[in-house]
Formats: sequence, structure tokens, C-alpha cells
Amino acid sequence: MYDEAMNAPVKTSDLTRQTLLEAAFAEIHRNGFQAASLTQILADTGLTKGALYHHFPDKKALGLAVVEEVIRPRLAAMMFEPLADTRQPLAAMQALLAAKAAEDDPMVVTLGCPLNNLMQEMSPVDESFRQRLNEVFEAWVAVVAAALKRGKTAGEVRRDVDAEATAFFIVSALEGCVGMSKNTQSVAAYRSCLAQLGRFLDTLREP
Amino acid sequence: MYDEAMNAPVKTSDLTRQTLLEAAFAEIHRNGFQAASLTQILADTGLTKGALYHHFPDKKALGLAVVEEVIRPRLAAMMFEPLADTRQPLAAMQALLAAKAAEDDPMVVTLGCPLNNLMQEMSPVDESFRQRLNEVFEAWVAVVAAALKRGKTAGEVRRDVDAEATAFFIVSALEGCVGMSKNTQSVAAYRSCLAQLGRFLDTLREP
DNA sequence: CTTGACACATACCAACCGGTATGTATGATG
DNA sequence: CATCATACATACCGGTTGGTATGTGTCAAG
Repeated sequence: MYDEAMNAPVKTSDLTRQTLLEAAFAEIHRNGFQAASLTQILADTGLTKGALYHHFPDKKALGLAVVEEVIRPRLAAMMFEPLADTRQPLAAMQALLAAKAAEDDPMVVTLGCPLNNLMQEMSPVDESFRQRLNEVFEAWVAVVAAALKRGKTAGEVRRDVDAEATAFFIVSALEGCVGMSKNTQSVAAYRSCLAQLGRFLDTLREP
Repeated sequence: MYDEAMNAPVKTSDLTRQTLLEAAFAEIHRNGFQAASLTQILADTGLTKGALYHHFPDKKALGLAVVEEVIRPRLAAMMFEPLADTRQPLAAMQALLAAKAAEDDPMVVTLGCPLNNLMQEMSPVDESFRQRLNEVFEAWVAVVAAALKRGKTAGEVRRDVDAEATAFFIVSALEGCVGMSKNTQSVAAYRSCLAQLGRFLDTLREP
């Protein structure tokens, strides 16, 4: 069996590892890390503890691997990549918000953002978790900040906006909208909140 | 022993109940509800399970009582009351943000907002929790929305702002700022994020 | 053909959890 | 003074958890 893209051998061992990571991601997304049950993960995958503890030394390592190998790439593909080279970050972000709002039955309203959920739960409890999560979060902020700076030189964004602080706020407000919508369980509130964030983005536009 | 304000007898029973609630609040604030240990709460208070299960039928009832009798009043005193009758909600909220930013070593950066923490953790997991928490949250939004409406008639707030949607966003963004700052564990980031929220509030001002 | 490392499966364990059953001191009431 | 509910304390229980020790099949190397 060969991986067509990488043209490298795909060991079944890597497959089971990936299976464990995906199941762990889902379980953690549903119940949080501390309440996530290894037994449930194994039941979902049909694997056993032997497999799990062969690939991961303990539960914490599994959780950190989920952050690095599942959450981070997903976030990068969904949120980083669309802003990677834009000179019109405001337009790009508005399009992003519109796309997110257009989803019907967004899972983010039901279960929230996997990254945000873990940050809220684990940051005060476990320092190494906090560090890994913070790296992902700050990478996100950095992507937005860089896009805003390019927007400033390109004339889309006002010169007086503080790129870093504004980027931090934008990501924070977005996560806030997701979190509150998760609580109200209302897609309408979710869309309305995203629209308000869009209004804020408009205030950054060079007149 | 008498309560001076109410002029009603203060039973020691009510005192131990209050002790349990405060300890439970602290434990839940530190570890979340599901990870909160009843044993730890009892160790903190010096009480025993007999006392706990005399006052509360089970752990869930204790958690809900914490929401109703600790979190809600605290939030009301801190966030609702300053906006209760203002005709200049923007000025009042700016003052509120400034006051929060002025705190040195705000616990909210270390452990986050108790309400938001519980919402993020419990909303997808337990429906009755979600409902109680949502009542508190929507009461908060309603207070902000009412203040914004008064600001519109008083001429401080632009006529074209959607009071409900804007209020929802303001609270969401605030909780987002708190949550992200908890993750970065940075007071500076916290203050910067609040300042950006202040910038958004300025855009609502009637020119 | 043998050996041995890898990739799991099975069986088991101590610790802790929320919850309960029962005992007991106190204080109000008749 | 007797009674009885209140307000706890103590002891205990079944279930679940993360983690481990050991067994087993497979497969590549020598």
C-alpha cells in the first residue's frame, strides 16, 4: 500500500495511529479533554489499550498530539490559508465570515471551536497544554496581523490601526461569538454575531 | 445571631450552606464542574459528605446552585448594576472596561470568567446547565441592549445600531477577550483586547 | 528455519469518583 | 422530661478511570 501524494509507504501502524487521533479528537471535542474517556475512544475505533499505549505514552501525550496533528492543520487549512497572501485582508475575512455564516447546521454552534474549547478548559490547569495551545493561537493572530499589515501598505486598511492588537481582538471576538452561540445553541445568534464582527472590520477600512 | 440587614435569624445551617457554595464556586472556577472534586470541596471547608448531601441532593444541584446563588449575583453587581439606568451606555461601558483594565493581577486572566468557563464546558454536555447559564447570559445581553436603546433616545448612540445584536456581540467579544487572555496568561494582552473593544464602542457613538 | 523487533490484544490493578446508609449530637416542641 | 426533626459526621460501596503487565500474532532480517 502506497501513499499516492507522498509516494511513500503507508504502514498500517500509521493508519491505526491516525485512527486513534481522529477518534480522540472527536471525543475531546464532545466532552473536553479531562472528561474524554480512553475507553470510549477505543470503543469507537474497535482498538484496545494495547494499541493506544503503544502509540502514546499516556493520555496527555494523546491530547497534545491531537492539538498538533489534528487541530492545528485543520485550523491552518480553514483560517490561515485564505489569508496567507492577500493584500485585501478585510475583504478576505469578510468572505471567510460569510462562508462560515452560510454553513447550515454548523458543528461549531453545537460543540464550539475545538481550539477554543481546549484553551478554556486546559490553560489554567496544565501548563504544557497551555503552551502548545497558545502557540497555535498566536500563529493564528500572527497570520491575521501580517494580513492587516499588507492591507495597510495596499491601501485597504487604515494606517492608524494597530495590526497586532487588532488581530488579537478579531480572533478573540470570533472565538467569543462561537462560544456564546454554542451556549445559546442558536445559529441565528451565531450569524448575527459574525455580522457584527463584520461591522467592526468595516471600521478598519481606509475611507 | 441575627442578620442586621434582613433582621431575620441567621441559622448556622444557612452558614454552612453558604460555605459549601463558596468553596464549590472556587473549586469549579479552578477545575471546571466535571473535574471539580466534592472531596476537595469538603477538605477546603472542613465539612463532610453528610453536610453536603444534606443541603444538596447531588453534585449537579450543587453546581446549579453555584450558578444561581454565587455567579449570577456577582455578575449582576459587577456588570448589570453599573448599566442599570444610564443614558450614556457607551461612557458607562468605557468606564467599566477601564476599571477592569486597571485591576492589577486580575483573577479573570488566571482563571477566566466563571460564567464563560461553565458555558464553554457544560453547554454541549448538559441541557439543564445550558438553560440556567443561558438565562444569566441573556439577562446580561438584555441589560446591555436596554442601555443601548436608552443611549439612542438620549442621543449618545447612533440610531442605526441594532441594540440586541450589538449587545450580544459586545458581551461575546468581552468574553472572547477574557478567554484568550486566560490562554496567553498575559495581562497586557487582556488590556489591549479591552482597549480594542473600546474602539468598537466608539464606532457606535452618534457623530 | 530461526530469531527478534514491532504492533497490537487481553487481563488486571490501585485510585478516585459520586453517592448512600447509618449513627449521633443538638435544639425546638409538646 | 420525652419526642422528634434537623444538621451534620462516619463508614462504606459499586463503578469508572488512567495505567500496566503480559501474552500473541506478524513480518522482516540473518
